[in-house]
Formats: sequence, C-alpha cells, structure tokens
Amino acid sequence: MSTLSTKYDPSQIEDKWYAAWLEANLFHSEPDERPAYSIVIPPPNVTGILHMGHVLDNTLQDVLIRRKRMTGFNTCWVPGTDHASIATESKVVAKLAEEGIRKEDIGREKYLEHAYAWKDKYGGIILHQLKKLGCSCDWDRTNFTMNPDYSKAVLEVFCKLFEKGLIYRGIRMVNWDPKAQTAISDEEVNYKSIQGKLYHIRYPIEGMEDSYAIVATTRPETLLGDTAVAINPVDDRWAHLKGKQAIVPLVGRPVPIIEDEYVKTDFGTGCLKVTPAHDINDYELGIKHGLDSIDIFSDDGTINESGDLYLGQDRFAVRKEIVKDLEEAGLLVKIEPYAHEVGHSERTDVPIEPKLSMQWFLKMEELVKPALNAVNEGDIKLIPGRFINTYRHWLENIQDWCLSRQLWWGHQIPAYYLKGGNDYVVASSLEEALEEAQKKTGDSSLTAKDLTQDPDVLDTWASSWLWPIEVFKGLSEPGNPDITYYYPTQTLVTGPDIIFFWVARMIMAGYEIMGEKPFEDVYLHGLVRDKKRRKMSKSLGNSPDALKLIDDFGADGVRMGMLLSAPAGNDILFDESLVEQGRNFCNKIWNSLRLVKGWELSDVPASDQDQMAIKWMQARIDAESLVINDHFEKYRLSDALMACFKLIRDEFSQWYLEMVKPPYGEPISRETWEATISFFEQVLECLHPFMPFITEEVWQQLRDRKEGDFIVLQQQKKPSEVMHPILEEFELIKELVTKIRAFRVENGFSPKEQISLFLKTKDEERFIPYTSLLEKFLNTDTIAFVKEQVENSGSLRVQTHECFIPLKAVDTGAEREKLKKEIQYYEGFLQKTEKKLSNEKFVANAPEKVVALERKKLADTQEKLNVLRESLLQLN
RNA sequence: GGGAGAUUAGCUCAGUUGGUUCAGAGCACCUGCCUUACAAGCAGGGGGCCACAGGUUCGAGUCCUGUAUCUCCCACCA
Repeated sequence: MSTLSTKYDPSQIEDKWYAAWLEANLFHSEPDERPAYSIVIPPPNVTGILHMGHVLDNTLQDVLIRRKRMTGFNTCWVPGTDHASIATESKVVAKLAEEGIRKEDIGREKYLEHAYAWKDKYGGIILHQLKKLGCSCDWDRTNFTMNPDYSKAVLEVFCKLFEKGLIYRGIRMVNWDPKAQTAISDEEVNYKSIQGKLYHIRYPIEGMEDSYAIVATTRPETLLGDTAVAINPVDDRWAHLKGKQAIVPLVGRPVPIIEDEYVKTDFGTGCLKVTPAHDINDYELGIKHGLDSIDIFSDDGTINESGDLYLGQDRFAVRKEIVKDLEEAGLLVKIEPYAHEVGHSERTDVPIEPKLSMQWFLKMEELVKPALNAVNEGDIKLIPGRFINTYRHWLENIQDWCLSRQLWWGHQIPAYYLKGGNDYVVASSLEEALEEAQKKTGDSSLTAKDLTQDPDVLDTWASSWLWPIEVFKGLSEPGNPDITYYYPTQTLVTGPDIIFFWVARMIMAGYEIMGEKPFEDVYLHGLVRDKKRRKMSKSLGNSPDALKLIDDFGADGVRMGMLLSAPAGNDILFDESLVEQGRNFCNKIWNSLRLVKGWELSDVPASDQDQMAIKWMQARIDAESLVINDHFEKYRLSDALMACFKLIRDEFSQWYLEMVKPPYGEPISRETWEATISFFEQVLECLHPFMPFITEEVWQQLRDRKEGDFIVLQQQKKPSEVMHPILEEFELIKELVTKIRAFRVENGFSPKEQISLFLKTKDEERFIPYTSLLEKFLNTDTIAFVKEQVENSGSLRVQTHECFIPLKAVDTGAEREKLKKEIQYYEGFLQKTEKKLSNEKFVANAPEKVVALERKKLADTQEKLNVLRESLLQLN
C-alpha cells in the first residue's frame, strides 16, 4: 500500500516547487527564435497588498502565460509596481500626521526621504504575495515606475510632447480635491447621487425697493463669489430685472443681471446665481459675459480672504452658517429637498471643488485618432467585444488631459522657471534646461540657481501609460533586442474600470511613441464581488484575506475557485465554497496518484478489456484537448478549466481508472500501467496552467524524473482532429451502465448483491468486447445474450437494445405501465417528426442534412417503438 | 438625459451560423452506500412556458419590434 496520506497537503509542496522553478530559472525569458508571447502585469500600487481582485487578475495572466509556455511560445510576463502618486502620498501624509509632522513643515526633500522609506518598507510585498499564488513572472525584469531609467523615460516623453506642441500650461477650471489638495483628471471624479437641498434665496435689486431676484442653488456658500445673476431673455417672470444690478446677500456686492439662454426657464426659479470661480458652467458664462471671477476657497476647502465674512471656516460649515444668516436677514425663501449628482474624488472620496488653477495639459485630439482606429479596425481586440462602445464613446468625447498634480511623490514636471517670471523652459534635466535657458535669454551667465523647477508632479497614469514600452527599455534603449522581440505584447489582462485611465492611454502612447499598438488582445474581467453581489470592501468585512485563503485551501484551490466563476466581462461572485471545490479536486487528483502508486507491475500482456479502455481514453483526451484549445483561443478560461476538471474527474478517474484497476492485491500489466501513467501525464499537462503546484507534484511522482524535468517543459502533443469511432461506442456502454445502476437502486439491490443481465439485441458483436467491463461495473454473475424476453425480469432499454434483469418478485402491472409510458413518449415524438416531414415547405426549404436527420430520427423511433410494443405484447 | 448589456433550474452561468432527443453545466438539494485510491468520496435522482406580448420563418433561448425589471458606463441643469 502507498505511504501517501489520503489528503493532499499543499503547504509544503507549493513552496517547494516555487523555489525549484525559480532555481531552474523557468520563468525567465530571453529573445530567441520561438514566437514570443508577452504580457505586462498591470502594476499594482507599490505599497499595496494582495486582495481578491489581484488574485483574479493575476491568476488569469498566469494561466495564459503557462499555457503558452507549454505550447511552444517564448513567454515573458513582466512584473512590477506603480508608484501610485496620489494613493501613496496620502498614505505617507497620514503616517506623518500621526507623528505630528506636516509635509509643508519639513519640505520636499525630507518628505521624499520619508516617502522612500515607506516605499522600501512596504514596497514589493505584493510581489512576494504573487509568488505564493504561483505567478510565473519573469522576476529578473521586475520594474517600478519610478526607477531611474523609467523616470527618465517619463520625462523625455513629456519633453517630446511639449516640443510637438501637444503639452501646454494654462489656467483652467479643474477638479480640485481639497483633501489631497491637488487637481485631478476628469476620470478620477466619480459622480454620486446625493440627497441635497435646493435653497431659494432673495437677491435685492439695486434701486428697486421690495423687488428681488430669487435664485435656486444647492451651494449657498458660493454666493460669496457671485459676480452676476443670470436669467433667460425670454422669461417674462424676470423681464423687469433686465439691465439692473442685484445685490449679493450678506456680501452687499452689486452684480449685473445678465441674460443667457443657458438658463433653463423650467428649472428652479429660472434665476441663476453665477459664480465663475466655482462652477464649470458659471465659468463659461463668466467668459462669455466678461464677468469677474472671485475665488473664495483656499486649497483645503476653507474660505479665504475673498469671502472674509467666514474666513477660515470649512465649506460645509459655512453652508450651514450662511443659511442661518440668510434666514435671519429674511432673504431665505424656502428650502426644498433635492437629489443631485455630486462629483467625488475617486481617491479621497470628498466632494470635488471645481477650481480655477494653473495646470499642465496634454492635447488629446491627435493622440486619440490612431487609438480609435486600432480598436475600430480590430487591430486591437477587446474581450468581450461590447466594451468597444464604451471605449469609442470616451475617445470621441475626450477632453484635454490635466497632467499636473500638486503632490510631491512622483515625477516632478521638467519645466524650469526663469527668475521672476512666468517664462520657462522644458527639458528632461537641469543641465539641459540651463542650456536651453541660456539660449532662450541669450544670457550665458545664467546658473542653475536662476532656475526653479515646477513643484508639481505628473499624474501617475502619465508614467504607467508607457509601461508596455519602458519595461522593455523601449525608451531608454530604443531598438534594443527586447523591445524588438517582445513588443507589441500579446495580451493585456485587466478590469474594465481602467479602460480610460490606462488601457486607452497605453494605446495612445504605443502609437505615438512606437508607432505601433502596445498589445493585441485586451481581456477584461469583472469586479470581484461577494456571493450577494456586493463589492468587496474593508468596511463590509466581506473581503477574504487572500493569503489566509491560500494557507487554508492551497494556491491551486484558490485559483480554481476564482476561475470557476470568472467568464470574461462578468462580475465574479466569489464564494469560499468554490475554493473548497478546488481543494476537493486537488484531493481527488492526489488519490488517483495514490491508486496508481500502489500498483504492482507484472509482465503479462494487457487484457482485451484494458486495451479497449486504453484506446478509448486516448481518444477521449484527444477529443477534449481540441475543446480545451478552442476555449483558450476564445479566452473562455473558466470553460477550459471546467473541461479539464471533468476530463480528470469523470473520464479519467471515474471511468478509466475503474476500468483498468486490478482487483485488490493483483498486479497490473506493464503495458496498461505505461498507458495509464501517460494518460495521467497528459491530463495533468492540460490542467497545469490552472493548478500549477499539484500538477507538478503529481507529475513528478508518477515516474522517476531526472533533475531539471518539469511539467512546464512538456510540450503538449497536437491531438488528432479525427473523432475516433470508439468514443461513440463507449457512450452507449456508459449509458447502459448508468441505466442499469439506476435499475439496481430502484429495485432495491444492494451494491454487494449480484445481478444477472440478459441482453436482447441485434448487435451482439457490439457488446461482446465489453462484457467483462460490464461485469466489473455492474457486479453481475452472468451476462448472456437472448433472443426472447426473459421471464420474471425487469426490463430497460438503451437505444434499441433491451436488457432483462431477473427479479425475485416482478410486478407485471408496473412493468406494463412502464412500457406503456415509454411507448406513449415515443409515439408523441414520432408524431412530431412525422408532422415535420409531411410539411412540404419543411422538406423543400430545410437543408438536406436537417431533413435527413429528421428521417433518421423517424426510423430510429419506429424501431424503438417496435421493440417496446413487442415487449408489451410478450408481457401479456 | 445619452449609451451598453442582461433576464434560461433554488444560486452562478453556458447555449457558437436559427435545425439532431435542445433545454445544458457547476454548485445547492433529495435518496442510497464507510464498495481496499479518495466520505474533501462513490452511485443514483428530482428540478426550467428559456422575463412578458407580438412578429419573421417550414422551424425561434437563438433573429426583429414593443413592454417590464435589473446592472453598468457616460453626462456641467443651478
């Protein structure tokens, strides 16, 4: 008996094989003559830790990579991390705050020291966690968006785009995050439905006693910055105000009443307060009508000197305060409840403050064109395809990209201001900037001290959009062998939530910089949710600890659980019970190993039955391999896994192993053993991309392997495309077995009780080779062929073959009923088919193949009915 | 407000160009079994008007139209 435990224990095995793979350098890739298959990892935040979303994303990538690695491709999966400017900065700021330190007090340099210390402490933890998951990344190529080379590339691209005139600096209305105190891009704003209030406020009219403009607003506090009141020119209700001045309440400032068709007459009061500094629409009205713009907020969202009534108070505190004051002044008409959409910062989740500020922008108009084309023309495929619409819509309506962030952690913008002024030069280093500045001013006495670098850093995505290029040093060493060989990469695996942030921008960068797409296929998976469809979140506590799951169930189990529920594009409803299924499956495989390891070999030739089983199993594996190939080609990974699962559990373990398993204590023929081990290897190879650890372990134990032998290195054989006739034959036997087993249960035979089986069939030869197999599966004492019905027996039919199994007590009545029921069913079916075939239009219009099938169905059914009717007759 | 998608078994989903007995899978459920690899297992079983109403067709989960419900994305009505 085997000394292996009855339960599979992944804990030792997984670490052992991961180390061995690394030791053998199996994941490292160098260009060679094979076709390349490369994937760049969506770089996780450098200080991030593994969560279920990562597990999904990276398992998918590992499956693709391992599969390609096993099928003759030179695979390269590049790992790395993103500096994640705003996310990391907010963590570092929070940590410093705990120590009572403000970044402004310690200055940029000191602050960055803290930030790097933080990065060194937490950075890359997630990459180690990916190893626990089994990810076969090329670790030698690990990159980071703030590595020196990478940073240089980012700045060079900035300079290049600037020289091309695509980057400009200007005062624009931007989305201001008052918590992070930085501008953010449109894509970083999430709109949330907020149950707010609509305040109706009286604005006195200059020179008109008791006459008021009544405006409706959701943000009364912004009246401090009002510079006009607007009405629609056709609105009779307010016609008397035309040309007058309104007095801003509390502030006492007279402002013009302007007319503009933008004002809706059917919303609110038809009278609009205009605050050009704090609302994008008002901003545009302001430009159109030449209004002043009064910025009343400090960067942190408190009131500044311009709104001196409430100096230093927070915007939301002021809202309450101002409403109270308006009420006391008798200027508040009413307050209505009002639901509206309010933009929130995706990072800090505070309401966005539209704010005028000086920022750097990238013109998108030209960059968008090739990116749009590539997807429209199918040069880049999105999977599933429906995301094309989302992608297209965004690109067609794109705004210029606000590149600057008022943060310190990141790539500092390579713009250098000359002393005193707004005049600046753009260059990727201080030295070049100085040279440039000297040229520009004609003053060769300028020194570095005369230049001040722009304090802002670049949006994180303005570095990660270069990821597929610069991980192969496509910018820092243009034309090097890696970039030539691996670029464009083949597949990008990521979530649809970052199509705009990242995917689209990588495509733009690819065409702009390399003149070529960055990848061929984009596989978009859904969000991981819990089984109640809720997002996984810390506050709900519904997000399992990925590492604990791996500890409890094994990485293979976790991977399988994740993949079983992950068709492309659908959200993943994660449920621990799926992981259990994964673990159980590991156990199943493990026990198959125990079985074959326990066998003694003998040199007798394989029995006929074994040879039959062997022929069938190979045909079955070949057929299923084609199905699995097809699933992979279409990125149907959960289907591919399910196919492997069923191939191993049902066909290999349940049918094949049971067929060839020798009786207890007896040896197995060497020939059968050899075939069995080969089948085991083949199915493990199919499964390996999904469950790398257990497949490696079992594969290693199946035979004596040489050092350096790994399952990964096995090239999967090309299966025959021709369907072997034995497959169909076998399905008949399977059906027979299943039906007789059911019969046994129905008729109260215990598993140990033997039955006799009499077969009445025109095709005895078809069953003869399988008789010993049937004996084994059905626990029979006799199997015999008969020409007539067998007395005192129960009966069942498979196709037109009849089985009789003698019973102690036969209920002929019930037997008759059973037959009648079957006859009824087939008669109905026959009728349907006959009707179809007698329909001239059907015969005339349907393809010949379909008609022929219907005819065959008719004939088969008639034959079945004959058999049934004869049986019924004999029973009487 | 605009757009996309979904609706098939108790749950999560497949269902390819409309055509075999096409109504499927996994899980869950029910019944029987501790049968010398595996109870984390084995054997068997029940369960669905394919959201609703029309239409096209010899033929419709599959194509078209409408309705209902849900999900997601985009969008500056204060």
